[in-house]
Amino acid sequence: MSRTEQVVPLTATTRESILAAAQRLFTERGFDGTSLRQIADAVGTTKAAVYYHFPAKEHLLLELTRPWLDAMSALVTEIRSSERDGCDAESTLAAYLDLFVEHLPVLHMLTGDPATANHPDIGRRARTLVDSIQQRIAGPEPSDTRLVRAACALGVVHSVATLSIDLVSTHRNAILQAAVDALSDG
Amino acid sequence: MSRTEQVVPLTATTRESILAAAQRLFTERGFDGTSLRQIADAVGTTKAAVYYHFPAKEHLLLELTRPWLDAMSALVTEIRSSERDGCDAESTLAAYLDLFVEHLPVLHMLTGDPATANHPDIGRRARTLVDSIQQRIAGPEPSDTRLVRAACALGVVHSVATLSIDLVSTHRNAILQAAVDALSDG
DNA sequence: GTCTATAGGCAGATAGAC
DNA sequence: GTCTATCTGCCTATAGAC
Repeated sequence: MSRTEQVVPLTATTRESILAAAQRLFTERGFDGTSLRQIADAVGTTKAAVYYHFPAKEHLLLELTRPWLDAMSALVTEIRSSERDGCDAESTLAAYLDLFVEHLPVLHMLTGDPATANHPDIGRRARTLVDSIQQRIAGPEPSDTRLVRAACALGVVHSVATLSIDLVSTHRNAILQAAVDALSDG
Repeated sequence: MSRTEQVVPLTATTRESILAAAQRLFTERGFDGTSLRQIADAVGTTKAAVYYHFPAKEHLLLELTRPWLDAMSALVTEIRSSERDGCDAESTLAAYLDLFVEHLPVLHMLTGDPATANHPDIGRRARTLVDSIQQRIAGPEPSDTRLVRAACALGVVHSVATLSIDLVSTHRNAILQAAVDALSDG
């Protein structure tokens, strides 16, 4: 995080290897379904070594999800600061889609895990942030119809989790268009 | 299942209470995150009593998901039997949406649990069935664009999981329209 | 049909050597 | 910074009384 921001080091540190293994295993088996033993084995180390780098299993999850949650917070803050016009639902949808695509691996891990969904600093926080975005997209004092359409539009965005990153990248505009269409009418 | 098909008995049996509690807890905490102890306590009985009715924890999940999986199988079979025309994507989408709405509680339980996603008789089977439906919607030999649109259309359908049953019921046609629009172009 | 009691295992976490 | 060894507790599942 300090000076080698987005750069992947040539030699991954033990700490980074642990995080990478944890993300992969949490995605495959869920948080509860993954033991520290499995993470340690995947890295080729021991449970105690994991505990040297992280004070608890939970902190692996917090560390993995923080970048995405912080990006979501920034987006919501930005949305709120430019709250005068109510007609830029499309740009909000675009920003949300791009943020979703950028953090796809983390989201893939989260979307399928009730163990994280009820965690106050992860699932609860995420739902609050997504709700803020949904409200912004639906607009002020939305009708039921408008609420349903906003949910459909987010449903389109979330569907990228089922597609390959390649397909999402090359068809980003088509997906955004589908989301915008879902928000408008037929 | 036999003659009291959809009827809820006035006095729920212990077995039915166990299934109901399991569904609620699995939804809230996931399969791995729910212990038999918690299920037994919720019903007001003991772990051993649960084991009298079900041979293993896994069977609670199998029993809960079988109605939906069987309904999905029936839909896929029906789709395949009328395979000549490739232009009824809309009716397939409608059937899928209605099936999704009908089994919403079970789906709400499943969509958030990696423990079930990798179960061969549940998650794997479900993915196979959803894939069949997605292929049917995309049509024969689909382009990448068409594949992405089919995924977006299913994304709209799946978004009903985030809405109340009331809202979904009253706006079913609007949701279907949004799904159809996502499948077509903007 | 439902209970008590318990087996047997593995989880998360800690202490302290090196 | 990483190890071995171990603690404590809860888990699924079983055996057998009632």
